[in-house]
Amino acid sequence: MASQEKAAPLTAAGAAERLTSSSKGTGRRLRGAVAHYLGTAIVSGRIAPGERLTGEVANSEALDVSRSAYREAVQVLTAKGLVESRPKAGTRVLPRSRWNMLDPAVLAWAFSGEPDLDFVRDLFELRVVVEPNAARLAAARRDKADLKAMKEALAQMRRFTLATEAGRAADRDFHDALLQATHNSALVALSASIGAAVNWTTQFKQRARALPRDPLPDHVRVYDAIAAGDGDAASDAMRVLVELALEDTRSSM
Amino acid sequence: MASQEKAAPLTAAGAAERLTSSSKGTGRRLRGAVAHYLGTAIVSGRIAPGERLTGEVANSEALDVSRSAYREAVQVLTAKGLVESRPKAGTRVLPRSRWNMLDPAVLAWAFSGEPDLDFVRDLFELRVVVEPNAARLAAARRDKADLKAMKEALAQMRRFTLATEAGRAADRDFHDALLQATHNSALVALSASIGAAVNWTTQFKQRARALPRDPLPDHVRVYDAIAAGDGDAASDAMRVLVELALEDTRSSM
DNA sequence: GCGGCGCTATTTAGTCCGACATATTGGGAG
DNA sequence: CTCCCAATATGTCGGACTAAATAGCGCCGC
Repeated sequence: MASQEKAAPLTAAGAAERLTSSSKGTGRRLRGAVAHYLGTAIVSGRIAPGERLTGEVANSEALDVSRSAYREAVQVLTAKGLVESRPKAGTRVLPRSRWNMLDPAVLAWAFSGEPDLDFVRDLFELRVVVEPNAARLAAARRDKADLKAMKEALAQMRRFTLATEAGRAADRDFHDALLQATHNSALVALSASIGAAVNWTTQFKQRARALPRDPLPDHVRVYDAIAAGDGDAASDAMRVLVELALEDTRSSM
Repeated sequence: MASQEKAAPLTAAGAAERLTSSSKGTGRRLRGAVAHYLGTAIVSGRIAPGERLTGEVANSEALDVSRSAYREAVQVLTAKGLVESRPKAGTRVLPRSRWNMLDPAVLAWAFSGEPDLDFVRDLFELRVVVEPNAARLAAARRDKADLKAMKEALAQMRRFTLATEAGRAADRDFHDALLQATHNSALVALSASIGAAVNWTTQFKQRARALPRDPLPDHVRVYDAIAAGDGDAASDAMRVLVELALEDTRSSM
């Protein structure tokens, strides 16, 4: 990435433009843009852990936003464990171990630039751990509504492929519905993170080249096992699915 | 200042006192207290999902804090997925499925009142899914530093029992060191959540009655297996540990 | 007269500004 | 070496103004 330009304390010049350009779309607020800017700067490593970022007054002026908006953005980062600020000491970046990596926003920031291969591997490892067991639970607890949601997601995946955004959304919906079917709130919470991971990695697979393998049969196998209430089969099918997905992703990066 | 008392919504009366009492200790900032107050109110269900909470001006006056501080607190809640706010529409509580339940702060709020039995069960289910596999990974990847950290944590657990805060901290340190030993950043991120769960549930076990069973041997078994590099044994030992812990917790609630 | 449609009016969050309070740190006085 | 003071950066405050989204009103068409 462009690690060259570091001129002013955090790119005073192009800062405003960068913010506006990434926040223009109806929806994102100003502080959201600032949070995104700072968040990506930290997650990408442009501001290293332990480092102190510029004072509020100076930095908010540099970004051309009010101190209030800037502070609210920093609060968001604080809430996600990226930074910690104390009077006089300033605001400093916390060690990576304190970051809430599972937070959807943090994941989005992590994937907004060049994705860290090791981190992708870690995410898939988490999926390998969680999703097969989730499938097992889902096979035992799913109700009609759960099955319906999963079935519809599969239909959408079939209609649009993973090449389209709608298809990827359906993929996410499938995994989300599966996690929902466990009726476990902790796993459902993980769903947001895993869904994000699925989405970003799939996108990279697509970006790299046409998908060599059709992922649909794998999904169908998982669905059938869950519908049949066969926990072991569901777990196995899901493990195969995730491992194949990892393989595809790895070969395309 | 507050020379007049306002009959505001959201418990205007005891609000200020509650804030001060819970924020007095040197460290917690004012907005942190507000966030804690609102967070517990939401997580505990006092403000139901879909409900609109009082406007910023009114509510900040009721809590006797500036609008800035109040807003920064709301930003924290927004960052954790508890609420969403739009102009004119107001700030409304999001459905539970959108909450970042794994966020340490949210977990703390969830356990600050009466713990939801179902949620505790869900957390243990997550532990059963994650920790045995983590132990397996740790057995394969741990280095000397990891083993040292785990060993020290065990020593601390032996010195102080789980009846003391120091002992519980050691327990958390052990699980944390184990997750660290996987060298998987996603699992490390889960460590904070799992650690919180371990902590709170242990505390409840203690509160209920003297612990009938000594948890140390279980931990030692896990450590030995990891030190030996035996993944299967580590996984099995950890599963036993978590399941026994669940049993203890359940019987004491 | 009735129904739908667009415009304005209002409400509420979002942003901005400038001042003061508080806490921490680092250096200087005793 | 200790203690206190002052410099500094975050924290809190209050009020003003902007922007966005809803709801209600009035206009237009049927």
